[in-house]
Amino acid sequence: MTTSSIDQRVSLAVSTVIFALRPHPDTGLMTLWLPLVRRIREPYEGMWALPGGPLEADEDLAASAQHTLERTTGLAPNYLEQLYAFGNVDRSHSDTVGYRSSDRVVSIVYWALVRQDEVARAVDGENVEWFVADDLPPLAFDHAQIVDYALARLRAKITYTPIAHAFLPTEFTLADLRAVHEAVLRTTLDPANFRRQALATKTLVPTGTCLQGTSHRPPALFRFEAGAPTPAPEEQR
Amino acid sequence: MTTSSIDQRVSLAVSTVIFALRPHPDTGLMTLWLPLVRRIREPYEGMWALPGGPLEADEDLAASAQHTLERTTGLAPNYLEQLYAFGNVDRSHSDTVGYRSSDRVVSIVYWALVRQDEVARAVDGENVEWFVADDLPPLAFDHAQIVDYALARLRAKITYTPIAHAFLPTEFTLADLRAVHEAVLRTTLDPANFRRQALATKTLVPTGTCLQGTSHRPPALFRFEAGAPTPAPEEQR
DNA sequence: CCAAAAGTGTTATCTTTACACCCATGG
DNA sequence: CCATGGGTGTAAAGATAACACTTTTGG
Repeated sequence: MTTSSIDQRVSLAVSTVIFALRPHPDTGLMTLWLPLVRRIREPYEGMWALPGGPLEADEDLAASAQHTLERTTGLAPNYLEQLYAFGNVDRSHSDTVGYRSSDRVVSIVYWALVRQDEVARAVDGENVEWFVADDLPPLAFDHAQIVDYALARLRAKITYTPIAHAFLPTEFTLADLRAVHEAVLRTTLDPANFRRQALATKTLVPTGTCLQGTSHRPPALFRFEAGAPTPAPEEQR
Repeated sequence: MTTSSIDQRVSLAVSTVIFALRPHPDTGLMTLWLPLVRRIREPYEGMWALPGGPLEADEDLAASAQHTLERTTGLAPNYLEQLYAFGNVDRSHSDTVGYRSSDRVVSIVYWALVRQDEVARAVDGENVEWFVADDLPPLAFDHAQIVDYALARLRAKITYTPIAHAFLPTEFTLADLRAVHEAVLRTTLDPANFRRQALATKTLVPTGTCLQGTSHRPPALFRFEAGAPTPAPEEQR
């Protein structure tokens, strides 16, 4: 009952919403960025789209997302989670007219977190460009809604799951961690209360060392403690 | 970049975990049940599996889940949400040996809530049978893990989202609603506190009428108030 | 008038939030 | 010795949990 027929006009792709933090060009404040790829064929030729590709026959879904990430940024993700499977019949030709309805595509979309400083500069430039996540150009297909959804999920999840460290090096201060939360959520957070909440999660281990050269009291450095491994597919609460 | 090649050995299926409440055969307590379908071909012939089928070319994903539901129970779901896309290369031949690796199948799994009293008796019997969700026979493929995941999601979600009403008729008492929560979560809940919490969500509207003939004080009847419509694909928080 | 559940009230406890204040360093 | 964030303390406000108590029906 679960096996499927062979020749259907439905093809399967895996796309990935890749987030990184970098200063906003105008304000200088830390903001979310993501890489897009310029389409080189119809439909939506010339427009920007999420990186991705067809699912290979011998490839796991998450592996496909990882390969896309490697191709686009030159790195492995610090965090990777399935977002949603988008597969409505009409999603290829949403509001643009004039295109013949192409083959139907079901996209399984992942979202990932990487460190901007790790991104290989070399990969950039070709057909890949990074954009401020909240200020994107018009996107191909339904990718704008997908990004919105990924943003919502990231912002929700960072409030109840320790994923912020995925934007940071292995050792970091509580101010660093707080800066990530503030950038993602676009708020300011009380340093005192944030500290207590963060420590209460029991996911931070003090390294014992302090960061030096700060023109003020040296802040303690922490490391992220793995805790229990991921349970079911992904913890989505 | 998102479009896919044509002839890959990957086929797409949609399965659905359908939940309903019914008294437990031993204890008589309300419990979660779900329908399974007996497989009539290899692999896993004769074993029980989640209802589902191949995705039709002109069918939306959620529509496919609805059609499965209609076929299996004779009704439309009161609640339907995408659970996860399972697509690991090895998931067909998990731990059973002796089967040639069949075509690879990616399953997009939905979960649904229905009212047991609405289920058409007729549909039952054929190859469909209902089981206590926490006490299932061995299942085909990776369906046991999928059900576990669906159960976890339902139990998590009922605590912070008003979905319990999907098990109830349009008019119900707070005791009814509490009984649903207790059955799903397998606990007892304080009636006084439950009442306040439920009313605090602002999703319940009193009908003005009371249920009569109870051998005690007649409880007020409520109706579920839709509230804001579903935002992004599905609210997964 | 008794049992049983509906519904309201009250208090203790825990969590969240705001903000005062001391600490340690570089300049 | 001063500016700057690091780090601790604390009290008000809000949410949660436990449970006493009053209400309204059927038998």
